[in-house]
Amino acid sequence: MREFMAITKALADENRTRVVMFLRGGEMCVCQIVEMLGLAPSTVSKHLDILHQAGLVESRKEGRWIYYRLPEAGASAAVHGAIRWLAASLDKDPQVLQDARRLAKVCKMSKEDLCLCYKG
Amino acid sequence: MREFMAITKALADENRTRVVMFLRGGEMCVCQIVEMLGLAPSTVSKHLDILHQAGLVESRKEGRWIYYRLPEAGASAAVHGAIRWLAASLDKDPQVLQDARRLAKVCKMSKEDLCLCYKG
DNA sequence: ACTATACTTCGTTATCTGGCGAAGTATTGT
DNA sequence: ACAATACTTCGCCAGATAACGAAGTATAGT
Repeated sequence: MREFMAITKALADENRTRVVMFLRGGEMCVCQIVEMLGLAPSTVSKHLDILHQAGLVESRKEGRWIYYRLPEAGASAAVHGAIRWLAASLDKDPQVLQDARRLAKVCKMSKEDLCLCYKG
Repeated sequence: MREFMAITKALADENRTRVVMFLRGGEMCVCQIVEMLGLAPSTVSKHLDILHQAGLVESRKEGRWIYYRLPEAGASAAVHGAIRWLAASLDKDPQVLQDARRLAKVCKMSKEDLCLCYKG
């Protein structure tokens, strides 16, 4: 029950739900997520921590960057069920579609351009 | 997205999630739910309102009693997906199993005995 | 060694949420 | 008409949560 409530609480925030939807397209570094959400890096970091604690995302460090991704097959049934439910329910959501368009642009930006998001 | 967030927020509370699990066994009146949760009637009423607004429960009035139940086939895919996910994830949860045992007892109690729960 | 970059942690603040009891509404029984 | 029952609405309070900026950590480049 505790694990399940961690998942529902993690998903009970629109920004965190959007992040999970972002990551269906593959891993992203934090500054890309910051750019997408338009929130302060510290805020985004906290959101990612909550998602991580719930098991909804995994992370990997590479140099100065930390990449977040959806969990591999090893994760719990509750987590996978949540992600499936999310994807099925929000597939055609206007906000999600708009995010997907912007995400395509953000992924094309070079890291040099992108990580100026801290100034933006 | 708004509808989806209403569902996740409704499920982001353990007591509300338990109510959804209760109702898999069939409709219940408010005083039965009050008895099961051990919370003040006003609190339970608020929880039921949140579940109702999210589309996770429907209600029916019969005399002085109001019965709550899970939604019929007509409800949205997001709602049905949520209930399926919930049921699959919590099926063997200790808290849920314990609730199921107590629920069987509560359902056997006559209304006369039960609705004294307001005094309890 | 020093600076810059990427990210996290900490401290603060405003808002949201869950809980209660008291008061209100609706229905039933006398 | 009146009292009792079942439930909801309202007003309040304590604790949780999301946001920020400032300070801290770690890695890369010069």
